[in-house]
Amino acid sequence: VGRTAQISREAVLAAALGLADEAGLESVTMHAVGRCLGVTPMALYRHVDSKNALLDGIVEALLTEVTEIAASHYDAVPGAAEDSHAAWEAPLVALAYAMRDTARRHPAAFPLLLTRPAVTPAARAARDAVYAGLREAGLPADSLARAERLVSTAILGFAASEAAGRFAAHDKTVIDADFAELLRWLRLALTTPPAP
Amino acid sequence: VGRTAQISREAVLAAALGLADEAGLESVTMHAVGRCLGVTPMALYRHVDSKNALLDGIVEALLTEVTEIAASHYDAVPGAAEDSHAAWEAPLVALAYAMRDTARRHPAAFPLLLTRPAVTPAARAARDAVYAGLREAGLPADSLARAERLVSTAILGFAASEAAGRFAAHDKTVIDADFAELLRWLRLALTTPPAP
DNA sequence: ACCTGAACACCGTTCAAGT
DNA sequence: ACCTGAACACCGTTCAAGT
Repeated sequence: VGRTAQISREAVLAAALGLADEAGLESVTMHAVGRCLGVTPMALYRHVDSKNALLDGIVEALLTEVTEIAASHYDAVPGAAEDSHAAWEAPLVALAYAMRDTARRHPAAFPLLLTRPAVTPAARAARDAVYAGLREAGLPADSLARAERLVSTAILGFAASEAAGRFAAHDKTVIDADFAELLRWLRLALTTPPAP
Repeated sequence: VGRTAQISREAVLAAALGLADEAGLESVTMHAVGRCLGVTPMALYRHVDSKNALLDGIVEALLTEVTEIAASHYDAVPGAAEDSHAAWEAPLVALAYAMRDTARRHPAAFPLLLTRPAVTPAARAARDAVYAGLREAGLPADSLARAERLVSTAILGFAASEAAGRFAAHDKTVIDADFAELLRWLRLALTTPPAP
């Protein structure tokens, strides 16, 4: 016994994501992913439990990409200068832009983020990044969880809509301004405590 | 020539939606829908152009349900009394609750709303309802379109997330409070003009 | 340990044919 | 006009078998 592995879990997920990028989510298929890697469909089952687990793996890859991009953009948020962001919100804005970036790089796969629970380590990392930003914003500890859910959902929903072409009737400049306005809304909500 | 129709477009869409409700979106299948109606898969092609058009039809049905529920809840918004909503926002709040209601009735199908452009008459009707609410809220005409996109996206994203089980780790009371807070955020954004 | 081959019950969609 | 039947190239997944 003992045989050198031809494919790895990462290779499988990368091939699946690439397939989604090039030909849409509906062509992410055990047969097609196998074809990409020069392997029979059944060889994939050693690395993912099922087609569903494959899609969960794609979600994992997307979340990893989001947090990586966010980290690299942390010092240089697009439009930071003219937008006069307060220092506390830099990490949140970086994460928002990273989500939108990722949505545009993987428009077909991105909506999976809204559709799947996401309890993987990568999901936790993304959530923790939002937590850190909110804490720095001065939010009381007992509103962190709720604020995280609402902020993440708002940005995710926007990015997924854009990626899926729900705003396709409008120019990119219009959508960019929409996004800036969404960030203004979130800033407003986070800095205005509930009425007594 | 001339033969009495056995099935109609509405029957096809209703069967498809029912199938999604009972067994998930992945079991909405030309073969399965045909089976539901006692007909071969090919008989469906007279009423919908393709599988994709069938899914668009489901979106149409969902949007129709949203606007119908909103209209019936318009006078009696849940929690209107203790929430002290201003009169102007009643239609918007009714629509928000209608969306969440519809998401819970059709959790598997609902995420389609975020994924498909929606340029059908039913989509226009839903959009017009939001427009009317925003106008009544006193929004200037040139911010209506943007506000409509952001409000709709926020509520849609929340409802889709809940339906898809993204908040499954939390009690219904927690999610209800999340939703109330989301409405507070939107109210805040709509009543606070951009800084000069 | 890792991959293959054959097989099964399904898909979406076409085309020609029935009534 | 509306539906059927046979057919095609695909699916996801199983099981036993090869190295």
